Amino acid sequence: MVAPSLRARVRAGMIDEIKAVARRHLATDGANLSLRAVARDMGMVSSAIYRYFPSRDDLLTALILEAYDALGDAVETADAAVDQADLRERWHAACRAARAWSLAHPAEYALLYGSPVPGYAAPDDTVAPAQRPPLTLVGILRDGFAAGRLQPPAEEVPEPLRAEVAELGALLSVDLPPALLARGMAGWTQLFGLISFELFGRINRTLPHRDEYFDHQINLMADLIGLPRSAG
Amino acid sequence: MVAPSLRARVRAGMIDEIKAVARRHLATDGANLSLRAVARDMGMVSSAIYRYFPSRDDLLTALILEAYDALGDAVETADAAVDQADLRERWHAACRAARAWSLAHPAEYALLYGSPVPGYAAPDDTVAPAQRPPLTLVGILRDGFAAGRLQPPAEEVPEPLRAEVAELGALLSVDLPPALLARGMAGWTQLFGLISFELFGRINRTLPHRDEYFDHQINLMADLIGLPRSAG
DNA sequence: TCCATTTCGAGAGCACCGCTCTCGAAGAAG
DNA sequence: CTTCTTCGAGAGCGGTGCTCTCGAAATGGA
Repeated sequence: MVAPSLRARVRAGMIDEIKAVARRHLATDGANLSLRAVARDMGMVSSAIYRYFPSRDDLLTALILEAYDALGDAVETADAAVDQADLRERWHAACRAARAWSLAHPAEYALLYGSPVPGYAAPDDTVAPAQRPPLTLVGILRDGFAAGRLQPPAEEVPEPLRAEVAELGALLSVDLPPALLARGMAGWTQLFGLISFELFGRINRTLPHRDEYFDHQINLMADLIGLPRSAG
Repeated sequence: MVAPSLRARVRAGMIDEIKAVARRHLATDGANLSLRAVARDMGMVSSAIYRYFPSRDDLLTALILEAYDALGDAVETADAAVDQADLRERWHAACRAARAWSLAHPAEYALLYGSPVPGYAAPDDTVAPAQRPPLTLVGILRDGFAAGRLQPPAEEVPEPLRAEVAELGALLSVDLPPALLARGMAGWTQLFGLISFELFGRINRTLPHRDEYFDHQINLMADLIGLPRSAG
């Protein structure tokens, strides 16, 4: 492990600064990030940016990766901060953390979960960070089921689908009955839908008590999954 | 009611043709619609388009309005086509119609439910068409509750939120217990999330049986709402 | 029928965009 | 001290949304 040269450190600093300025532009101007505007803000000419990012999409990818990790960190630390035996509280904490991060970073959320940019194809190294939030949620189910605190639902998943859901569970390394995993995925889908509706301004214009609405809907999904209600 | 002049008819035809070409471009090139490309396809110069649409956003708004109406038509006719007494079947038909339309028109779906275009603010005349799909869904609940075939859920919505949800119900002219309406909104949120995940390519890469997955998840929400299972 | 008015397409032009290429200055390495 | 690498500046290409002007054509009243 040799110490990075001065040039390498300066270069890393430049990359960080470009990303920081780009993130600021993203927050104010929305999703259509302008490389030239970022360069102007840094006192550079636009072509100089290409010394650090081969294209605008690569800069976007870097921002997406960082956003996924920031969201994943927020959700995971929120889940880890509460009593691990209290499944309902863990579910609440994880969902609330996801919503809080999204409300605090709406442009980055849109980058992650909005409509895909036309020409842009997410590279493969984004899938692992992207799975962290849903993995946290199903991890709560895994822990609960392993501890016997979470009962599998009454219904069974019919066969063409059952094997696939089971395979998905194996892929995610969560040992869950397919019907339970399917309900967990319903919870994740619901969480995404709730945040998207709130951020993209659909229904909630008429619902000023957004926190209470979110909590109520999250509780409904926790009921559907069968998470035991918190004691107290 | 005077017959429209020749010039007016030609103008209306031009507007329709521009929208048709724009819709085609939307389907192939994605969300970033180029006015110049549309003009080129019509053998016109770009500035001529401005005789018919004052800006690119206005053309987008026209496309959005038509898309909302097309989706609303699809959902409403699917709901109306089945036995009105079979609530579960109506729920299924409406949700499947929404998904089918979305899969057939992914770019237009992204226009409606994707991340909002940065500078674009949806005008007020889009809210009524936008409410048609969720109104169809809660209409199923309204009919079921009025007919006594749908029981209100056991839980009660706590007070700061209860009044707001009730007010929302009054605004939508659906007479439902707040807790039941909240569950209906959960179903609508879930439907949006399911379609978005499938279209924007998130989880379902590992789930080839998408139809079965969708049906299973929709059924889960129908269970949560309390829709009676179809006889047979 | 003639003429004033309106409509509309073409063209040039402005500022902006992503991206490529070349060139010269400056630092790193030998 | 010299060679090589790195990097910013600048010009330029084709694209975008949008504005303005001009001339042709259609409309409609006298």
